[in-house]
Amino acid sequence: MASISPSEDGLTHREAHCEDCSLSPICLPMAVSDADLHRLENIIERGRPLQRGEHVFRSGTPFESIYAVRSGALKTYRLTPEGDEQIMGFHLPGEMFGLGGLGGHSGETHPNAAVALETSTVCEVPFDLIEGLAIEIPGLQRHLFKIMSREISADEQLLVLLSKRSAEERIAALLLGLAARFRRRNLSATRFRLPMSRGDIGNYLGLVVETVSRVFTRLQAQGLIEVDGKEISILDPSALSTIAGSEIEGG
Amino acid sequence: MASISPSEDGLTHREAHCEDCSLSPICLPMAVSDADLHRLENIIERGRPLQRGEHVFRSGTPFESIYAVRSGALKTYRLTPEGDEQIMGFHLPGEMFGLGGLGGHSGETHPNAAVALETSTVCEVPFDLIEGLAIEIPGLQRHLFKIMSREISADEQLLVLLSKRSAEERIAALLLGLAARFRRRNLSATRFRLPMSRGDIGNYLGLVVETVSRVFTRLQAQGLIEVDGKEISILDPSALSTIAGSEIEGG
DNA sequence: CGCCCGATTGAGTCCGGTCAAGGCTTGTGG
DNA sequence: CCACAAGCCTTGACCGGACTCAATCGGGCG
Repeated sequence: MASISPSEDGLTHREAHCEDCSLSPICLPMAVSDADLHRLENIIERGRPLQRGEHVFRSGTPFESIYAVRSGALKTYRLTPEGDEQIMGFHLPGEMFGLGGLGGHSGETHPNAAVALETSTVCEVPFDLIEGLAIEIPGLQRHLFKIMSREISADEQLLVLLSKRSAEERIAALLLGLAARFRRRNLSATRFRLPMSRGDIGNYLGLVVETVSRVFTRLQAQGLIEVDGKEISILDPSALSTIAGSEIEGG
Repeated sequence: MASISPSEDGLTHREAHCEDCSLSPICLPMAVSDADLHRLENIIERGRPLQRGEHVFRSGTPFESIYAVRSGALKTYRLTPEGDEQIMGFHLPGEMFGLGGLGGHSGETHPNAAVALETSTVCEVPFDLIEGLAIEIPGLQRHLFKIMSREISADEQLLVLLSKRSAEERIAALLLGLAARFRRRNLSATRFRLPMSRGDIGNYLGLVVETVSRVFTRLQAQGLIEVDGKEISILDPSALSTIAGSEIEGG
């Protein structure tokens, strides 16, 4: 299933290695020793670039792998019975997604769908293979538990946001959360580009686009941020933090 | 750390065994063979009964174990920066809780607190021990992943509820979710006692008590349910289901 | 019995949703 | 190169569901 040699079939690229990847320190490899890294690498499949709007997986399809973002940005969402989407999270380089697919009672299928917000590449990790590795590599099992635990925490952080916070607080928290995640990649935490639309932000935060737009305008008028389309500058992080009440971890 | 022989020190009881527990089929033991069951049992600590209001663990304390409800009911919650609580879930017999504690970046601590809603007993499973067992017992590792995955799914189901649903829809979904969980234990799914207060329900669903109370009254007036304090009868499950849009899995 | 806490009910307010109009950007094809 | 279409975003006016504030009720327990 997974050959070690590079393949150029256009679907799976192996010429890229974790050790060459700048995301290594914050991605899966951080959990394994250099000696074990090649074992991890051998099971990872690196896909071709996805165009904006392309799906990695859809809701209801069989759960087989978990994924890491290599470049670009994606969102995961589920469909409500009425057919409209609810975004569960945004996923930036170095972050993993697709971990919710194991929960089913009869046969594992993805409860969520994952779609690219912009041109993106992802690494695919077949779950049964990494499960096997987790038994053999000390620390990897723990790391997988951690990743899932963190996902739980992130979702619960978002629950607090949706349950108790005003529109302004939600958006302040989102911006600070994104800032923290950019900083983690050694990118600017005060000036960055939002990979998602206003509609996506609203959907994620339980608001309508109009409200998102109005809050952006208001925050800008107060001098806390500067908005230019998807370009965001955070001018007053501490004031924003005061509004947010607490930083949001996930996304 | 964990002695095999029974102890009657008042803090830890070993005289009870999973094989005697009616919850076995829906609890942790469902993941292991009879042959391995005793190995699992040996690491499980069964605590003395908790009184209403007693904590199993508090937010910020070191994460060491995960827990299963043996009897009674509990809630997990986290504190907002302002100091008020946000309930993350209700936990009924046979269900596990305390899995969110692994996510921290520096040292594992519980992000949530867990407290008894009524007199309850819980089984404590030291995490490092079950982690070790998971490496040796096929299926147990997978089962732990599943439990966490299900937790993610449950949280995300709740996110949809909080983000998109009206007060009536939220409460209908909660009632149906509870009904399903009672049914799972072979208890009546149409008549049961709510273990939590109206305030807890509201907190969980992102509503104030008054709204919860009004919705109960309204649903009763419509003939969908019958309310007598904490005693609930579901008179018209399908109508309730229509209102809810979809069943809520978690809690 | 009387206290206390939880639950219910009512009246009034407000935040965010809905509806509607218009502007801006992007991309495509004539 | 320009025209037009299609999204996306912004802004305004209005409305309504849930929150707030407040009073009352009721049940469990000392």
